[in-house]
Amino acid sequence: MTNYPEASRILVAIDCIIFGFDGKDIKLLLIKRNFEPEMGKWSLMGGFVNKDEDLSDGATRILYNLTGLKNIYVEQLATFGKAGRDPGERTVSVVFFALIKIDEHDSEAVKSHHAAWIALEDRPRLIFDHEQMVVQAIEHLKYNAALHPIGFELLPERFTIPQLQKLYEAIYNIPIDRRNFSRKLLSTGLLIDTGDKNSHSATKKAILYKLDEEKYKAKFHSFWNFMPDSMRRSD
Amino acid sequence: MTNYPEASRILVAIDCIIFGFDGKDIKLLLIKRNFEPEMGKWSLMGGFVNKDEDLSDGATRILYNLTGLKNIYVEQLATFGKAGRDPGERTVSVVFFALIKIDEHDSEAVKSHHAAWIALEDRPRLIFDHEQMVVQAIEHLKYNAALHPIGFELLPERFTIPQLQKLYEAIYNIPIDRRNFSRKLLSTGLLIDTGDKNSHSATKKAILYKLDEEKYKAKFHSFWNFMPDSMRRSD
DNA sequence: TCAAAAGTGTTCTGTATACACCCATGG
DNA sequence: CCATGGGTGTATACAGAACACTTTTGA
Repeated sequence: MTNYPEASRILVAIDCIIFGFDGKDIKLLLIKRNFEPEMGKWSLMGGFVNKDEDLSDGATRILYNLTGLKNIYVEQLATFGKAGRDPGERTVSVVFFALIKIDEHDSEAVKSHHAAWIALEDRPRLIFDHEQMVVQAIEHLKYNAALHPIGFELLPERFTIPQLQKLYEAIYNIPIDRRNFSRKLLSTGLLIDTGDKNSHSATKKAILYKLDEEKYKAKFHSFWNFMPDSMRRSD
Repeated sequence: MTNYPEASRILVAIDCIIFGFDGKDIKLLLIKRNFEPEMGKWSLMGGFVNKDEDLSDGATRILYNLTGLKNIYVEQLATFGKAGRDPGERTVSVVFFALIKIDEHDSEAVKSHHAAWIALEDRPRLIFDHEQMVVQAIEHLKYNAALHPIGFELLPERFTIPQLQKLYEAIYNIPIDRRNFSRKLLSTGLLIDTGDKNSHSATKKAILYKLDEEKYKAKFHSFWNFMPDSMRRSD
């Protein structure tokens, strides 16, 4: 055992960027603080790291408290550590990036935390440097959804290709050609036809697919560009 | 001003993964510790965050101390925060990823820190979770060098295309076709012919290029794959 | 003058794109 | 029966991969 007596100890917080998709807009799960500091203002969901708690466990704990969900797609995004970012006391915040299936969340838990789903464009002013965190998370989403099949994490277990297309159109704010999108998706081999079709449609019902979990895991890291094409598919 | 009296304060460290390229191998700058804890063992260069010091400033400071360089390519890689990762005391480490031009570093400073450039394959056992950090950094290098033109950061100001090719072959451990690589590189428009040629060559001398800084900055974030090609070139 | 490395060119093939057509559904 | 949205097909352009040839250099 060694001690580091001269070094300074700092508060370590965790903040979570939680994305959802309601079929039309990308949304963020934000809380209206009913506690100090900055009571009454909007912020990301967060908390301090417990003594003897792994960072990733802290993120899981905080996400579970707010959403009631355990198996969430979570990545560490970045750590924000400007000296004056929290005016109260020096605090370093490790920010986690989460994608959830919006229909599965526990709306009671959300309500009790004074949280709300808010479309990206409608997001309010946030405390501290939380806006910067959100901006970086949106960049991350755009970047990674183009390279890895993470979009599925925002959709229900069973989904249609048109749903997936609307998701990508929302992420990138561009129109996508229906037919090419469909072919590209199917060519990945990641989709399994469930045999069922979408009910609740005023027109032709779309095929419900589910993700091929095996291939999803195997292919997760398989999109490249600059290097020889052999790299894209391998790994 | 608000205080968070009940929350626990934690030591926050910074560790730096420093990559270099000697024309043949990708190397890491590691230190043989002549201080406690873990004296005599190999580790990454690091240190604690100073009170009132931004995280990124801390990284810059540590990198400057070891290399004597100020304008280094640095990115935040990730934060390692398992509860028991440092047996001495709970410590969270923010890891930075740095690429340097190996010929420009201050070898005196390196010597005085008992540091050494070690090829990736020859790296020794490292303390704590530093090996994990290195593995993640190598992944990051492979991933990002394929998508963004960061390879240049590892080469001298003026470099030849064959040099660049050797770098990529070292990163990916694969042979690359000379002719296709050259055309692909030149087609990016990022290279400027300096007019000079490589001396010290037993055969035909290669053209020395330098980076077009303007275009480099403008195009840095411009490689995509999954989305429509319009996204690849824009942004 | 020759081996080794650097530079330039050509062909082929796969993938992305743009666009046309047909099918199912409920009002 | 028709407007709307979903599924399938085809021609074209472009970029990557494979491979041949020429040029330069110093020993």
